[in-house]
Amino acid sequence: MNDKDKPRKSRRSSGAITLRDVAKLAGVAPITASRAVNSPDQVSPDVLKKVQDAVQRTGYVPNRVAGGLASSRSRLIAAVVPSIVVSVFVETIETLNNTLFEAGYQLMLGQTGYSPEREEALLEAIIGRRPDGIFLTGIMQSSKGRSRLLASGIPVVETWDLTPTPIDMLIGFSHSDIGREVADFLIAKGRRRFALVRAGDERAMRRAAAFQTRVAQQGFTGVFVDNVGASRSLKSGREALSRILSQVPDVDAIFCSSDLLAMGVLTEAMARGIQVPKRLSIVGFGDVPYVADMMPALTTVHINGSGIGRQAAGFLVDRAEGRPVVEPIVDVGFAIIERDSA
Amino acid sequence: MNDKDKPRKSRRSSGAITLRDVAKLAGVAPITASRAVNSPDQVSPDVLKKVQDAVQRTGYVPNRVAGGLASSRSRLIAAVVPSIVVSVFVETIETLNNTLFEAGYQLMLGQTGYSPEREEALLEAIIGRRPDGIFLTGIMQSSKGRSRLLASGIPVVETWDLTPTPIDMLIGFSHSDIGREVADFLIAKGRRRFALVRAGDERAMRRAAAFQTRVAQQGFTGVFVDNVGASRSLKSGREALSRILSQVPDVDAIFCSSDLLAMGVLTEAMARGIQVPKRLSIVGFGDVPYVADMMPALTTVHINGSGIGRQAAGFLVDRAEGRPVVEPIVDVGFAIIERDSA
DNA sequence: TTGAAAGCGCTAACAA
DNA sequence: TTGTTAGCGCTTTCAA
Repeated sequence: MNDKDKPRKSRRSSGAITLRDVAKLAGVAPITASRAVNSPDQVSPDVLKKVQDAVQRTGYVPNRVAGGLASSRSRLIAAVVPSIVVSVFVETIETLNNTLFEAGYQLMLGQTGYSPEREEALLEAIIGRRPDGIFLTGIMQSSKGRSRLLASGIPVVETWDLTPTPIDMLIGFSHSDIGREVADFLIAKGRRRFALVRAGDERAMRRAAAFQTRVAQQGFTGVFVDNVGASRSLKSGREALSRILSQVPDVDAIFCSSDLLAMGVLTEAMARGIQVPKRLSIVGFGDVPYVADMMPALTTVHINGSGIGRQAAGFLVDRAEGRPVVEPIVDVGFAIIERDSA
Repeated sequence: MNDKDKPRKSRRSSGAITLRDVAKLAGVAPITASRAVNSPDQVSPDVLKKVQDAVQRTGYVPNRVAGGLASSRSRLIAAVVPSIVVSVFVETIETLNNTLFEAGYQLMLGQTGYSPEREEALLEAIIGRRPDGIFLTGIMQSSKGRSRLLASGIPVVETWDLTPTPIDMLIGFSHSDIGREVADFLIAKGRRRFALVRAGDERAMRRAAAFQTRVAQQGFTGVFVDNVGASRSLKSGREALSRILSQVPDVDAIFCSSDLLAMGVLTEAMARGIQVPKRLSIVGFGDVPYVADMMPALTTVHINGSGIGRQAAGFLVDRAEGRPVVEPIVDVGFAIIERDSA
């Protein structure tokens, strides 16, 4: 036994069991142990058994970061979300995460808090990790961000929106169409005096703008817009209705930029004895699970968040494993779900 | 210029800009470039500028996985959560993630879906990534899991519960105390006929058991328990109340294992014209943001989820950076928030 | 089927 | 302050 076979631990070693240790114990070369662990059918049954025994005995857990560096495949996917407390994104992330996990990938989660500066820092941190794919909530607006992403060569899927110029793949729906169709829906219900309660993000503004345009096109009075900014709580919804009522006492339809805001408006309406939907129609956005079973049940815009997550995971994994994605741009649409509140 | 200075790209290279490229452009050694990037004050202003220019010109983004391998510090923290659609955990994860990000760490998210098999697979995947720390929701029950974690040497913080034998660090509260105190609270309100609506997870069962014990101790009739299993929706809450009413028509107090279930019970009560809290008291668990502003506002058990996330992030970062955590076991307690529903 | 050699891109350790 | 050397733990490449 010569010197280099001695179990001399360099001062730098992390001390954990490595493939080397396993290989030595099994009496094979490291690369053979690697094959036994990663592609068992490339190895003789005899070797396989010896290696598996060694793994068992040592409690060896492969170091995926070393593997990732060597193979330039991290099996890591990054997701960028504005916030997970904004419940409309939660189902998407949950399904994305679960689908990825089943395919052997881990999810790295980053939140921008709707802040461009944070988004930029996040992007840098993400690219530095060399994930095999990046999931983006929304379209990357900043051109700096777009070019970084492009330069990184990492597969990207933008979601929750549509654009003629995606960075790479795209799974979304049209926010303008939603605004327009909700306006039509409410007009068809005989409503005449409209208001919007919306958060300050770009997509909510786009839905709102399309709604206003449509209402104007159809010849109705201007739409009162209440902007709650960053406070997307039920409470802001309640306060918003108070403000609206003081400005537009005869309001008879309100479209909110989220279900939670809609719940707030609904709650305040009930507190004031305003009958919903008789005197006031309320429409939400997102179709978060519980709004279907509330009383009254909320009329809202349904987005298949879970479907977006699943599909995005599929796209990203396909690309990570070298399979082309044949239709990388998909419009998943939306549906106005008519319940009791409108 | 000799051979090894030529920009010969090996067949294996990922093709991206590396520190080598930057160093060459700046006319310094790679390690000097590394220092300029990572600890700018260890380097002369002149070198710093040259390197920064080179970084700018090339669009270099450091490869953190290579860095992590070399330094055995991944700057990655893993979090294990039952599910993020279970809203009570969302705030914790959000705060954990944000706090970590500010300290320069990324979060890897894993969901067990309350399944032990998945938890085991997840643990393996996580340890393989060699994160600098692991955040666990709840106590690691499986002894196999515990020993794996212990063997990995990775700092661990268990949360949302208390145990005399934590793996490492612990930030939690007593579920038995909650069950007991809610029982006392309801008894003090003059309630006499109790029911529980609970999900099938271990912590909910512990709260329920303590509640039952206390009620029995105080000499009241047995508590009717409705187990909704894995369906934690508002709808299950509604259905639970229907079942309870058919078994215990004179029920006057219900403690639910989550706010969402409580909202369901509340909704069903309103649908049936049962006056809350006059005829029926309802108590939730979690104090999810919006329940304070509902009508009636929900009486519930407040947990400082955000605080747990922040504190856990602090512990994990301290340990990752070699700072000892002086009081690594903390009971954050809870508070019964009395609102309108009880 | 198995193995030796040579990296992946970075940083620790030591030296100048 | 800067550089040289030698890895981190794995996998690709090429050869046997």
